[in-house]
Amino acid sequence: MTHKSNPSEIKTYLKTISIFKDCSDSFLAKISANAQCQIHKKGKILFVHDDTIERFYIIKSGWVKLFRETLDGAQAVVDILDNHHVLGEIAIFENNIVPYSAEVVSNAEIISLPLANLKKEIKNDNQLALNMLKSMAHDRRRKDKEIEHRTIQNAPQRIGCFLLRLIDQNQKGPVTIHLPYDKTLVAARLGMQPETFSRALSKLRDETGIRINGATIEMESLDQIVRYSCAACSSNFPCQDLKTTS
Amino acid sequence: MTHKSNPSEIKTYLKTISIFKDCSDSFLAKISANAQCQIHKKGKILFVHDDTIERFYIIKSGWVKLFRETLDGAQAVVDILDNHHVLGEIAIFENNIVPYSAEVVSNAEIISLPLANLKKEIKNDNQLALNMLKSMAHDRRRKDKEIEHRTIQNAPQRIGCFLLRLIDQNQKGPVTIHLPYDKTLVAARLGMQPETFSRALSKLRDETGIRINGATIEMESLDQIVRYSCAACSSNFPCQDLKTTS
DNA sequence: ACTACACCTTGACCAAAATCAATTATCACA
DNA sequence: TGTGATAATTGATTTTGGTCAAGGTGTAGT
Repeated sequence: MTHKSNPSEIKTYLKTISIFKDCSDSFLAKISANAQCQIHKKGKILFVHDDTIERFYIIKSGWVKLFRETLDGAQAVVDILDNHHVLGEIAIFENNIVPYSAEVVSNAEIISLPLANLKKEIKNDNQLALNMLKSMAHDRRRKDKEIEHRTIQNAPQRIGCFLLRLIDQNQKGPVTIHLPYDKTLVAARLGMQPETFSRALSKLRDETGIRINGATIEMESLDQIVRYSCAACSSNFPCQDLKTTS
Repeated sequence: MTHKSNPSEIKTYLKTISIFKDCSDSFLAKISANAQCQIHKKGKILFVHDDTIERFYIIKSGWVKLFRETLDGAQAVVDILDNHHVLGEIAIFENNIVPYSAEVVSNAEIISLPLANLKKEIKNDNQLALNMLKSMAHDRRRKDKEIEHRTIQNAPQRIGCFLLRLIDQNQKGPVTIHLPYDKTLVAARLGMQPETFSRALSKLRDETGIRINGATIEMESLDQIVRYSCAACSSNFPCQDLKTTS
């Protein structure tokens, strides 16, 4: 499964990752030398919460689910990430213990890097620390928003809001949206049961006039969904700040 | 309302704040020179979300509620903070715009400092950046946990979990807990209606045998609550990691 | 093309929490 | 010490979402 990885190729890619933006070349060289790039199949568990890990990961393609589970199997999805997202890096603050499990949910290409380097360099490279801080701040903000949505939006509204965040919110006229992953997973991501998701999506359709065809959703304009979902939100539309593009 | 503030006294206090731990003396001197300490009464709004602010705040005593509101008045509590917590500092990443509103919910003593200094110094003082990063990481973890709890715990379980996080979880034998603020506010903090809180607390009492007397809650030991609440949580008890002491 | 399996939907029912409404309790302050 | 105002509780009811069960759909892999 391990891919023959060209270090300089990886180094070029790493430069596109927000937490490595404008980082010192010496750091990038060091860290990319130890990089691995692997292709993982759907279902692959990268690590389990409370594991001690030695490497953190960057998603080059595909989707990864972050979650935690109770003893009796109840699962809470913490986040679902795609390209350019970093995971497990947080472990540097907790003796290399990760606070969530990570599972590949669609075939994915994933780079892994040693945590130790990051841990060491963050002390020397202020730019790295600042980038991480900014990314973390952005992410914390997203979590706040998530909590707000769980508090004041109902199931169909949460779905509408989710859809709006998948696209460029400034486009006028007809829009087509493709769900990025399984409906079951979208449901979990939004903190509801698959059955509830199915029914709530139908309700959203009835209320807003969108057309649903499998994972494809079409509408004449965003207006209807905006009116329906964004009424139960403290932000003004467009709210692109909530994109996962940290 | 402005308090005559002794700069060196404030400087001493600032050293006890986690994000300023081990920070350069030059930074501490600079920032405490511009510090103000004010006493605010319950109900005082420090700032409103999407405001542009010039200062950030540190709570010396009392409680502050962070929240957001929709146009039609629905409110979501983002967090409730006490001593040693910092708020508004996040605005340095967003052109001084704060993402939440802040309201004093019990008479409080609050220090304010110019955001500009923080913004400038964070680039020079790596220790400051690292401290903030660590604090932010911890906080993001707390938010994840919050989302998890909203997903898999019901109302009485959330209350039990909330109670456990108020105290030293390692103590054996009888325990007395005082709710730190109004039940209405606890309810909002846990994302439920006051009526639901009232009923859920009664249910928790019936299920675990705790005794409730106004804001005072007594029990023979923590065991019962742990069994009742922590079953619906992915962490093992004790879970002190979730304390707000960032 | 067939099969196995996972995904999705639908219906019936149930449980949890929100809402609406009416008291009662508590507390700051005159 | 009374008196409003706010907080808290309780009851009745509705709404929302979860659970259980069955059936349909789609698709990867042989």
